[in-house]
This record gives sequence, structure tokens and C-alpha cells, in this order.
Amino acid sequence: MKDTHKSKSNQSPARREPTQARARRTRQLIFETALRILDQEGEPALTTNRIAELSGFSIGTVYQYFANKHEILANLIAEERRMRLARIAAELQGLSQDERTTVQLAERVRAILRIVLGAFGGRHKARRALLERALRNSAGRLMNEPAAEIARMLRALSYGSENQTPLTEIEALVLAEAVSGTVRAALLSNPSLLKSAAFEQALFDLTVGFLRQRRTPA
Amino acid sequence: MKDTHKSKSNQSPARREPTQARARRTRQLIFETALRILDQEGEPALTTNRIAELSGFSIGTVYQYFANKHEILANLIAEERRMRLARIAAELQGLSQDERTTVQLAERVRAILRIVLGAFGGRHKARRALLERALRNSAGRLMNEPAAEIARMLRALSYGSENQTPLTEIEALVLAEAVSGTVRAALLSNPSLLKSAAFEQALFDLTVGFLRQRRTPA
Amino acid sequence: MKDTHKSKSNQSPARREPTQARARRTRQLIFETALRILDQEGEPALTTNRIAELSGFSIGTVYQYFANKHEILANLIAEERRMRLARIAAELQGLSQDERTTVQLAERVRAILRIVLGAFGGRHKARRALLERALRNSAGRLMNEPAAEIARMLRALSYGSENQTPLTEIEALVLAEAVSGTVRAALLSNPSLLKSAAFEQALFDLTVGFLRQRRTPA
Amino acid sequence: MKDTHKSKSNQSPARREPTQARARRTRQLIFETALRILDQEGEPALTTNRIAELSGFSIGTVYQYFANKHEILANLIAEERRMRLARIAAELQGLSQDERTTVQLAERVRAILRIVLGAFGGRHKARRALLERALRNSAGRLMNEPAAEIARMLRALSYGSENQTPLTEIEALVLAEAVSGTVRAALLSNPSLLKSAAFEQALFDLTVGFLRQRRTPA
DNA sequence: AATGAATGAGCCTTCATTCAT
DNA sequence: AATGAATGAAGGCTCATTCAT
Repeated sequence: MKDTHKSKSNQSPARREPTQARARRTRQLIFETALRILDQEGEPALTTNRIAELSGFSIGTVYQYFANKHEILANLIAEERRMRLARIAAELQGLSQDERTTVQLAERVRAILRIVLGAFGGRHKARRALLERALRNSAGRLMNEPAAEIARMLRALSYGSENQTPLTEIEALVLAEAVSGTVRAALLSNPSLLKSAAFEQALFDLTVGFLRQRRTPA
Repeated sequence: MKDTHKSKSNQSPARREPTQARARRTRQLIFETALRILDQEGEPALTTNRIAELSGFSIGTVYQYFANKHEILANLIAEERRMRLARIAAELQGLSQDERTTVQLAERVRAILRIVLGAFGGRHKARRALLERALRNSAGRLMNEPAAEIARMLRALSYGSENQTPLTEIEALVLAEAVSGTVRAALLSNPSLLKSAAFEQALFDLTVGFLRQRRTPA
Repeated sequence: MKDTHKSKSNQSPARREPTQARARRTRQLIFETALRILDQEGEPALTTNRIAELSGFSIGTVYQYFANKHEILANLIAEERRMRLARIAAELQGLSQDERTTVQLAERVRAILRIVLGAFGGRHKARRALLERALRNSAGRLMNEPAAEIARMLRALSYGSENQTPLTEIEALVLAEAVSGTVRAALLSNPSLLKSAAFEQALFDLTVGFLRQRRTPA
Repeated sequence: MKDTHKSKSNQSPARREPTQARARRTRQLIFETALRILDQEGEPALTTNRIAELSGFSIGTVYQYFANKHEILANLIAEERRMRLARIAAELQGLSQDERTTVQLAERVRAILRIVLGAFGGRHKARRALLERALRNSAGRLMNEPAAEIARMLRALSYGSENQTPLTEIEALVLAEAVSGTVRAALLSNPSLLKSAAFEQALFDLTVGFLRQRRTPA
């Protein structure tokens, strides 16, 4: 064993397990402060000192809960994603309740798109910054991205509807990326597009068109 | 006191027009060093000091050719885009030579996709960093981005083919973003996809499917 | 990219109100180090790094207490002025206690001159540098300068003494500048003059001569 | 001056004796460019590179004529002073032509003040910067300053007029500094004062008052 | 004589992180 | 648990000066 180096590190992944109620709340507050800064002041302003200052806790306390800045960000991204997916999943519940055979492909796609688009409301600036950062660090981890979730949904959709052949992995990926890439681009360039009917219709045509085209390899 | 380091500006946009042969070469070398760093070490490593160090020139020399770090990056991005678009445009020449009436939509799409996909070779990491940066600063300027070029091409394509109605702006944007977003995602997560036939086929289905679907608003 | 180092400002005027004992002491130490450098090494040597080095604190600590170099200098100047004026004001107390009608113009002038001259002791070099800097930035704000204080005093003096007509603003300014300019020059060229009787006598003649002459526009 | 740079300076005092006509002109042009920068862009902008750029000569050429930046400045100050004094001296010629016994002290003072005040026209900004720099480096060399010239004149004046006793050195110094200090202050804070009659009158009262008071040691 | 590309010490400033209390 | 003073590596950038051509 090369254990020469004293590693205080056996506490690293989560600096401290927030068992106490107060601790948990502190952690949450730090967390929300970070998100608020991202929202209101942009990514460059997201410094550990600023988080401390704005959260009301000392910088020391911040480091009691997060090993380093990266961990704060990682958690932020994870949380954000979790929340969005939770929202989508919840709404998909209602959809699958409705899962009679008569439900058409078109209707399903429309419902899903509406849910996905609806999931991008609210704190745009924070979200944008988060997306960028996720993007920056996401090399090779595409399938962990939100797009992957959409892919899964679309794939599930491709069973038992008028579109028989299940999507291949690449097809699901392409479709998912096409949709989420478009949404991301709209988010970055012109967020109001997300609420426009024409935009939704185009996404609809994109999705349905793809699903139909692949059956008809003309 | 900033007293010592002041303005004197008015020579800013191009710090010094390299008329001398040596100067031109130096500028080029600095430039390529920056690109190399981006490629091999990633964006955070792209510091002016690193550029100086790796290029073999002093930091002062770097600043003789670029007013500030931002200018280096801006040039890098512009250059990159220019080269890619030049490549695409050049290849499109060949395509339009061939522009008989009998050319089918499908063939055209395929040709264009091949060109677009072909335009992404080489220095992946640099490209990725560049893309991110372009992305980061592109808020609201989407139509100036590479995607816009693709949009234009697709739009041109929608005239005089079996697909009569020209694409609306939003449609062109969505289709272009869908394609380039997918390519970007592939680039980031799994560059080898760019050469796979299945990937190309999926993109083809996406594009043609969309173009057909929008005519048939079923 | 300045991306990394951004605003976050809104804490600027006083970077951190030193509530803790240690903090207060540190701030004071940094402050005094700056003054010492000004004294012993001159203004050009007053760099933030030198302050850090000589104070024994890290550069980071210096910036914990002063937002930027300018703030250090501004504080230095303000402090200097405050101290000198406080000293003058305090001593003027004693003078005005004595305010019998019989007190002659001559005696008053002499008393004031003595106070003013006495206020320039101690750290000459620092003072000189400070004066220069104050001078450099004082354009158009002459009446806020120490000379203005003297002007006020002289003006007050011109009431209720043998010299009836109150000084006009320009007259007060000229007299004050004449005195303080002379003192400044002496300070710069030959500080020992400040303690010489002949120098004081000449200043006395200058002041009283002026006050008398203006009544007698011969 | 950053004394860091190794000075092979044994060629320093005058880098090259401008014997040729062209050389002399080049030197003059560099010179005037420096003055222009000082005037129009302020002292911080006065860098050797800026001088080169604006003069049209290369930086190398500038260093052919001046060993270092300090030399440029020193020459600038010397030149400035020389010119002002020359102007004053020239005008004093006319005055002394007129030197009949009947000429009164008052008239003489007035004439001199007018000349002195007249010498401060034109390039205020440059002058101010120059003054500051002269000030900064003038420690202990007061008697070389313009004030000294004025002192000499005043002293000459004190002979053969109604004011018999010649001024002592200290008296001359005080009077000269009083006048030139006031002028300097006016220059820095409110240049238009220099042309005001009230200002001139106050200076007159200051001077004549002093000269009379010292005879009458009341 | 003149050029101007190149140099590099050094300036100001930021911010993630540590540690004594 | 929490504090916050202190740290210092690192970044962007300037400018007086040199030297090969």
C-alpha cells in the first residue's frame, strides 16, 4: 500500500452526512443561494465567497457542507435535472393512465412535447448557465443527459402504437437530441419561442415526420 | 493606481497590421498555439500566459498581436467558422452544378447531410470548446450561427422540389437546430457516430420526415 | 476572458467593516505599512504587492480590507488631512477662548501661523507624496483643500479686528494659498525652514502686510 | 522609471549629439509629440511607445535621441521652464528700459505681476502635468525653480525704490513662493482666475503689502 | 540612421481554500 | 457546528527597453 500520504479523504464524497434537521436546512439554503446567484447575477458571479455572503453563512460553513466548488455545481446540476425529470415523470403519469389502444401517435407526441416544453419555465438564466456547464463537462456522458430521458420516453412510445418497429438506440438518440437540441437552442437564443404554437407545431412535425419516415424508407 | 497603465487605445481593432513577413508568421504561430492548447488542454487552460509559454514567444509579443484575450478567442471562433463554412460552400458548388430538375428531394438532402457531416473532422476538442464558447455568447443571435447556414440551405432546398411550400423561419430554425444540435451532441459524446451510416440515415429520416410531414398536417 | 473575474461589487466602499479586534488591527497595520512605504520609499514604490510584502500579510489580505489600490491612497490622504485639521482645530480652541476685544490683529495672525506651522511635523516624505497626489486630483476642488481651512480662519479673523472689511472669496483664497503654498514649498525644499523665526516672520509680514494693504489701496 | 532594466548607460547624457540638421529636427519632433501627448492625453498616456507612434518615428529612433524616458521628461521640463523664463525676461527688457527714478514701486510690481501672469497661457494641461512632475522630483532644488527667478526679480526691485532695505534670501523666497504658489494653485483649480482683475489685485496687495510691512515691523 | 519585433519584470486583482478559534 | 481572517497561485495586461536587421 502506498498509503504514505495522509489522506483525510475518507470523508470526501459527501463532506458530512446531514442527519440533523438544522444541518439539512443549512445545506438547502446554501444550495438555493447558489441557484439564486446563478439566476440573478450569472455564472461568473457564482463564487464560493459570494455564496457565503449571500446565504448569510460563513465561507467556512459552506465548506463544511461541500468539499469544493465543483461539488456545489455538480449537486446543482443534478438537482436541477432531478427536478425537471420528476416534473416530467409526474405529468407522464396522467398520460399513461390514459393509455388506451385508441390513443393515436399524434396525440401522444403532442402530449409529450407539451410536457417537455412545459418543463422549461421559470428561472431561465440559471438554467442556461447550468446547461452550459453541464455541456462543458458532459463529454461522453450523453446518455445521462435529459435527452436520454426523452429518448427513453420516445422509445416506449414506439411500442404499441401505429409505429410498430421499436426505435434503435441511434434513432432514439437522434430524435431525442433533435428535440432537446432545438429546445436548448431556443432557450439560449429566444426563450419566448418555447411558448409559441408554431414552434410546438414544428417540433411536432419533426417528431412525427421522423417516426413515419423511418417506416417508409422511400 | 491604474495611473501607470492607461488607455492610449485608438489602435485597438487590429493591434498591428502585420506587414512584415516575420510579424505575419509570429501572429500565425501564436494563433495556432492557441488552437493547439484548446485542442489538447481544453478551454480553461487557454490563458494568455500559457499561449506565450507554449508558443515560445513572450507574453508581451502575444499582446503585440492581440489586444486582449477576448480578441484571440474571437479570432479563433471566426476563423473556425469561416473555414467550416468555406468547406461547405465549396462542396455545395459541386452539388448545384448537378442541379437538374430530376434531382429528387431525397438525393439533395442526402448530399447536403453528407457535406455537413463531412465538415466535422479533425480537431474535435478544439471545436467543442469553440462551439461552447460561441454558444455561450450567442444569446439572441441564433440566426448568425452555423445552424443558420444550414437553415438557409434547407430553405433553398424547399423550393422547386416536390416539397412546394417554402419553410417558414421557425421551421427552418427548428430543422437546422435539430440537425446541427444532433451533430453537436454526437460530436460531444461520441464523435465516431458522425461516420456511421445509421446515424446519417437517422438524420436523413429526420429531415425528410419533417419536410414531408409539414405538407401533410395529419 | 474576464469571465472568471467579474463584478459582484455591491460591497465596495468599505470592503468589510472591521468588527473583530484582529481585523481592525490588521487593517491598521496594512494602513501604516502603506504610509511607511510612502515615507521611506516614495510613491512609485507604493504597490499593493509591496504593501503585502512589507506588512507581512498576503496580498489577498490586503484586498480583504481595501477594495483596490486607489482606496488605500484615498484613505491615506483623507486620514492625513483629517489628522492635520484636527490638530489645527484643537489648537484654535485655545485661541478663541482668548477672544477679548483687545486682541490685536498682529497677535492673532502670529498665533494662527504658529499653529499652522506646527501642524507640519513628522513624516515629511509621506506627506509630500500625499500632497502631490492630493494636488493631482484636486483640480477644481481647491476650496475643499487644507488651504480652504486656512482661508476660513483668516476670513473669520478679518471680522472684528482693526481690519474691518471682510475678505472677499478671492482674497481669502489668495492669502491662504500664499501661506500654504509657501509652507508647502518650504516643506519640499527645506523643511527646517518651518522652524526658523525668520521664516515665520516673513509669513507674518506677508499676511499682515496683505491685510493692511488691501484697506489702503494706495 | 522602472530601474529594473539593466542600463548599459555609459552613453547616457546625450545619446547622440544632434549635429546634422535632420537629426536636430527629428529630436524636436519627438519632443513636441511628447508635449502634445501631455496636453491632449494626460501624463499617464505619455509612454515611449505612444511617443513613437504619434511622432511617426519608430521606438528605436526615439531611443536614438533620448537614453530613456526620464531624459525625455527632464528635457521637457527644462525646455518648458526655459521658454517661460525667456518670455518673462524678454518682457522685462521693456520694463527696465523705462526705468526712470520716478517709476513707483506700485507700478513696478504691477508690471511684473502682469508679465508673470501672462506667462501662463496656452497649454494648461501639459503645464499642469509638468508642474506636478517637476514638483515630484524637485526635492531640495527649490531655488532652481521658476519661483527663484521671480525672487531674483523682486529682489532686484527692492533696490533703488522707495523700499530701501534689500530683501533677505528668506524674504525673497517667501514672497516668490507666495506669488508662484498662488498662481500654481489657481492654475490647477481654476485657470480662468489668472485673467481676473480681482486676482491680480489680490496678488498686488500681497506683494506690495509684504514689501511695506517688512519695513514697518509693527 | 532607422526600424520594429521581441522581451519580461512587474503591476493590479480574484477567488478557491484552509485553519485557528 | 460555525466563524472569518488569512492565504497565495494564477490571471490579464502594460510598457520601458533592447537588438538583429
